Amino acid sequence: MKDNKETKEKLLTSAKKEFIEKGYLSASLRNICKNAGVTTGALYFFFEDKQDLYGALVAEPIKKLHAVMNRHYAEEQAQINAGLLMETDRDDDVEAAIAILRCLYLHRDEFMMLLTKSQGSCYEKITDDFVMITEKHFRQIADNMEKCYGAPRVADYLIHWIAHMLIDAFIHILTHEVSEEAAVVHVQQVIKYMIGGWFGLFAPEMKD
Amino acid sequence: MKDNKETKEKLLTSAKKEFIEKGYLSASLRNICKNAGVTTGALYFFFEDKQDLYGALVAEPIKKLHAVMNRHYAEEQAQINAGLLMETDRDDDVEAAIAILRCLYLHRDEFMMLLTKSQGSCYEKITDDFVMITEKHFRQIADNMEKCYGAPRVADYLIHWIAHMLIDAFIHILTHEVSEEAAVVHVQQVIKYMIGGWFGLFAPEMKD
Amino acid sequence: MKDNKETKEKLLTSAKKEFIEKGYLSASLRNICKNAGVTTGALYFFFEDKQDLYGALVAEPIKKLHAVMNRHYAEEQAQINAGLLMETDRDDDVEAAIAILRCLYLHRDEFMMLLTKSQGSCYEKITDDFVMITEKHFRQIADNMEKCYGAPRVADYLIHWIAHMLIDAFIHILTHEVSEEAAVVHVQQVIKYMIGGWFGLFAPEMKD
Amino acid sequence: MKDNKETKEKLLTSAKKEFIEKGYLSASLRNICKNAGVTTGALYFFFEDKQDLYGALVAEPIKKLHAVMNRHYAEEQAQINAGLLMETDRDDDVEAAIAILRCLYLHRDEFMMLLTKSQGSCYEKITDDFVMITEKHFRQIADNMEKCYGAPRVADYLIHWIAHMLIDAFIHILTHEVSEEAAVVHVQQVIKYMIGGWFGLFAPEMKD
DNA sequence: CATGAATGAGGTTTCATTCAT
DNA sequence: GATGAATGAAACCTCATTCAT
Repeated sequence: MKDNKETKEKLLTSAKKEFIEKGYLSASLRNICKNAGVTTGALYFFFEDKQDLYGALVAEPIKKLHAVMNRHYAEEQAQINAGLLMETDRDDDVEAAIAILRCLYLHRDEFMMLLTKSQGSCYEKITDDFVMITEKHFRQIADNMEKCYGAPRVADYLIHWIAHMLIDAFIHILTHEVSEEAAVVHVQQVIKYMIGGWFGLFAPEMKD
Repeated sequence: MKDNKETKEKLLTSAKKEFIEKGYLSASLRNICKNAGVTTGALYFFFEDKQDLYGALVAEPIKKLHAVMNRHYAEEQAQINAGLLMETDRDDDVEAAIAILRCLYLHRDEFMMLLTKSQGSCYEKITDDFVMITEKHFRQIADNMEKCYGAPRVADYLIHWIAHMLIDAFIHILTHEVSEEAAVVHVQQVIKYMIGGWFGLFAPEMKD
Repeated sequence: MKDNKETKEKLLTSAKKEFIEKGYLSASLRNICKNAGVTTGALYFFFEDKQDLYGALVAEPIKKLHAVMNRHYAEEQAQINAGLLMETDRDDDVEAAIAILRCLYLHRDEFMMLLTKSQGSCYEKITDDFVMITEKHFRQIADNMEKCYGAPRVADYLIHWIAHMLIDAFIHILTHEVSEEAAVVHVQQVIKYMIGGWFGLFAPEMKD
Repeated sequence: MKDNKETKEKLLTSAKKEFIEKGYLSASLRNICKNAGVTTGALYFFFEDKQDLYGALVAEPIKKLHAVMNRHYAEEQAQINAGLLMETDRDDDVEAAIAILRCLYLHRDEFMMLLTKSQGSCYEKITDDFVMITEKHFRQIADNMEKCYGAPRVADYLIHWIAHMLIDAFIHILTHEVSEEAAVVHVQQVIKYMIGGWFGLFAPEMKD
């Protein structure tokens, strides 16, 4: 009862280390077991296979992140639908970004592993999921701006790209900044930058 | 005399296909040889090992890209040093971006391979190189704006991040847009966005 | 008190299914336990090992079949010794065959498992046992025919082979015919055929 | 050029030994390689996998046997169609049986392996093929007898069974008799027996 | 130039079995 | 009676690489 929990935990810890160091494909189950002080059979008692072991590390964090993103984006959308002023949007953006960031830092190892070392696993395209969620949200905002303020329509491609950039920004912060506090500061500037970029798209052509 | 060139070429073609499809680690030399209609020994006559084969595909493109980036950034810097007006900067940015893009599309397969499927090879951190070059350039621009126009100092971290975003934008365009013409259009908007973002950083705080 | 019996029973049922589907060697104890809704430990409480589990399924049927064969053959032999007429033999043969068949169909799953999927188990040569019993019986009959009716001696080898054929015929019926009723009909023709064959051996050469 | 042939040959020899001794499933590739004095990689240079190695041993013999059976059965059928007399049939039967037997003994190890130790391989149902070929032939003969001589129709089931018995007889001889000469003698008696059995089916009911 | 045989280590996975609880 | 964690050996197979020819 005590031992079993410890073994599984040891395996997960050892696996996390190995996956982070070597990436999904280069990680060796034999190594993971050896470093956990356990035989290979033990691993297969707790996990189906390599993918399952990897999934055991990242599935929960992914679910949480999905939840955080969906919740915040839904709330923001609700406010827009309620006709609340645009001025507040910026704060909402920051708030959402910080919430996401907190979630990322809560499982920093797992997300770094997932977002930079998952090649070969079934999660190797996970970023696309997060991009898509963000993209939908951006599309709604852009549509709203078009409808309510007569802003010009922003091309789908650009929406997609901006969403991608935001996700890339999160990944960048996560991998470059250890301190969550510092990350929160950074992300605020990122948002400022991205809002500036957004309006830059509507700016009149500079010449010709 | 004709055959030897053909063999090497066949190997490179087959290798490119395999690397793109499966990524560096999952690519199998045996497969590459089989698809090239050549034996493993032949491969080892032309190439030292797997890394070398990979390098033979990407080294030249990398060198070219380095050259393009360095040249354009140097030119732009020269203009700044010569005291030429800021107004031209935007055009320069676009020009540089297009030059880079052309280089990327000239070897599209190789760069896609390099920028998205190099995990496990010695090029897996190649993006960092390009980011660094860009970053240095941005640092210089920012320093110049600070000196000449009294603009507030932009933190190193932010400079680094913006450079990273630019590179990510290139990767994104490269992987999502097949047509070079369309890519050129996209990149111009990207630049607009990024310039907007840059100025957004200096904008007064929106609330407090 | 109820549960223990249920557990053992569930294991046996699950094991039978697995052994029939996959054969002795490919059957997996883990699978058997999982499908029985029981842990591996439980299996090892009731059974020594894989062989023992297999034996628990087939030992009893084997014993019964041995008994049926021995009894019928002994009875027939007794009649012969008592000088009863040969004419009755054929009926005796049919009777014995039907008795055997009934026994086989009483445990059809077990015998199919045993007679076609026991490779790797210690029962893989069980057919030889049944052949040997039958062979001895046939030897006695042939000897009797030789002694009493002056029939020519039938070679041991041929006796052995005919016995083998009979057993094979049983196996064939068992595996191809689900309905016991139909099987009984079949077996009678089989006997007719075999008696015909038997006499065919004594027939004069057809030409030369 | 000399070594490669030797190695492959050594592997095949070692494999044949292992397969015969342990059966397909229990045979260990490691063992096969070790006994051949070769590394596991070598095996996989010559063969795709375990099945392929097995196939390399038995495929050719199977093809030959198919050919022999089809040829002899076709010839016999041709004679029947030509309206030749039944009396010759028996000789034809014997001739065909001997041809088959010769083929079996030409690759005795392989056929023993195939017919008694192939459980788990993709050849585990190969007997059915041979039975089917024989069965079709018997069906034609029976139909002919029905048409030309007014013999009663023999049920499909019985035809199938008799074909099965013949194949079983071949297997039995092959596994029990080392000497091909002796086998040829045996098989002639087998044919006599089976012809007797065949006519036994048409015999008047013995009682009722 | 190129072949093709061969290496040997390592990969993931499955297995029957054991034993403390 | 039964659990479930853990063992450890062995399974098949793939890999990049080497080398005599």
